[in-house]
Amino acid sequence: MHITTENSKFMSPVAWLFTRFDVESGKNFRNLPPMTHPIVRFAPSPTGRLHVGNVRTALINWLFAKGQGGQFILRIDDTDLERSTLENEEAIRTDLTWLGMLWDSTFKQSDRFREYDAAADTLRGMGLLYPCYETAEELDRKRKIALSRGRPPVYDRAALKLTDDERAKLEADGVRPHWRFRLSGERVEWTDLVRGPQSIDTSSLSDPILIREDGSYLYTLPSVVDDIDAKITHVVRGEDHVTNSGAQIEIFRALGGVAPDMAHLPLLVGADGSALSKRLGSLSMGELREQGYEPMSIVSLLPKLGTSDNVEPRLALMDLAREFDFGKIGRAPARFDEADLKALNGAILHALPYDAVKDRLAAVDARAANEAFWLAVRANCTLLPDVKDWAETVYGQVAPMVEPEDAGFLAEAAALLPAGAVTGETWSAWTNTVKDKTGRKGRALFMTLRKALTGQEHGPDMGAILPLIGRERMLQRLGG
RNA sequence: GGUCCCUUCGUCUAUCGGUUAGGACGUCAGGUUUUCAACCUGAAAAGAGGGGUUCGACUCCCCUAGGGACUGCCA
Repeated sequence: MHITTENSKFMSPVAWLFTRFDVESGKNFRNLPPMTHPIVRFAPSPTGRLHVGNVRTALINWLFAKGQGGQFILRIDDTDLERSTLENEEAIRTDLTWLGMLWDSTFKQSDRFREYDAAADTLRGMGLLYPCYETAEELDRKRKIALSRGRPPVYDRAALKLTDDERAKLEADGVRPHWRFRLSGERVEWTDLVRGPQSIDTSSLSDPILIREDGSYLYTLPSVVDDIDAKITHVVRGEDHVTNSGAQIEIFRALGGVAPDMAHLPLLVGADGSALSKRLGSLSMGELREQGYEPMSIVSLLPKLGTSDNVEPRLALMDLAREFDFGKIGRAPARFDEADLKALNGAILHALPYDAVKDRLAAVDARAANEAFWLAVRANCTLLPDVKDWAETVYGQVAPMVEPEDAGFLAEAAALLPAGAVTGETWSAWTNTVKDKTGRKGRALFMTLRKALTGQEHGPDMGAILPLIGRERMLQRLGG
């Protein structure tokens, strides 16, 4: 009993150090004076459209950099020439622009192969990049065998044991090598801006392949070379990259650079808690735009997921930038639910002034492009294209909802419609008169009229839309 | 198989051993609109399970369960 007591007292401070350090550092970061001009990069590969997961990462990069007066660089990771397309690249730029994330500079990795070649030569010169001749199938088989024996599937470095003669023979036989970076086998440590102290044991990792058999680069080396050349100060990416960071930090050091600060964000999961697939199956910006979502609702939601900030409508990216802090990001997977996005979109729409939507309104439906109409119906819209339905309700043909027993009442109401122009006052003046003359009141009065006049049980304030509907259409609808 | 991370209202989270466990979204109710929606107010709603340590544990330790990531000639 004494021993356990002693033990726990001894363990406690150590445990505290490890489990609390991230929290502590989060607080420290919060209290640190603004760092001077961070330079960050968002590096999508143009093998598909941007989706919510990507965009969240982009946003967090952007908000962090801009909140500190820094720079946001857009880097197109198109080293995989097979799967990269110009069309996707264009779509990425369109999406970012649509969301308001303008970049300070941009470049493509496919324009920088000379730099990567130079870096590869440097590493070869240091003996840190070595040729391997196994086929992909061979490696796959080795991995499976290791796994089935309960061994970690780590590359055995067989190629390192090859003699010069053996290599020469393989080359003579026309076997082209792929090239691996030789890991140190030591632990790589860094303090992650969201995860706290990190330690990766590189001896438990396979030496990463940097150059494919066909001579093309995998993303690992180009990414490091670019980060050094672009003077990136902070690498902010998904936590699916933490082990990569172990290897990449060693490459940074080998190339004479200092590794940037790292921040690895918890990944997004779907509403049901399942993983949002990396490239497929998750919502693309293209889809969201087509559905009519406001960029500001996407931008207001995504960077707040998994943080301690409440999700609220924001009108400008810079407002979000001022609120951003790595210390607010939790470490559990963040949940993305389209229903939340929809609700937020509605809230943003409800407060949007006419000038902000004028042009888009006209694009959706020419009849919707007038201020009185927008102010009357916006509270009933979740997505902007909803105005199309309301325009139809107000200006188009509607099928009045009339119960047979109400026909007489509606005819009477029609006869009582005040003379002159239909104004904002008409609805209350008219319904008062109808109430006095017919004795109907409450729901029986108002809902009956609403259903006849709009063909629906729900809708915008009647007083506001009546002038838009106008006398002629009103009489027509009341007459059945 | 191994390594790493996570688990508080339905959801996102606050809580640095002592709190009526707080907020926001959603839900529900009331108010307002002499109707619905919008809007306003209010309410319900939580520490995965089991062991420790401690006068006291959501908080520290261990185990179990569950979830996520990585372990690619993808990024």
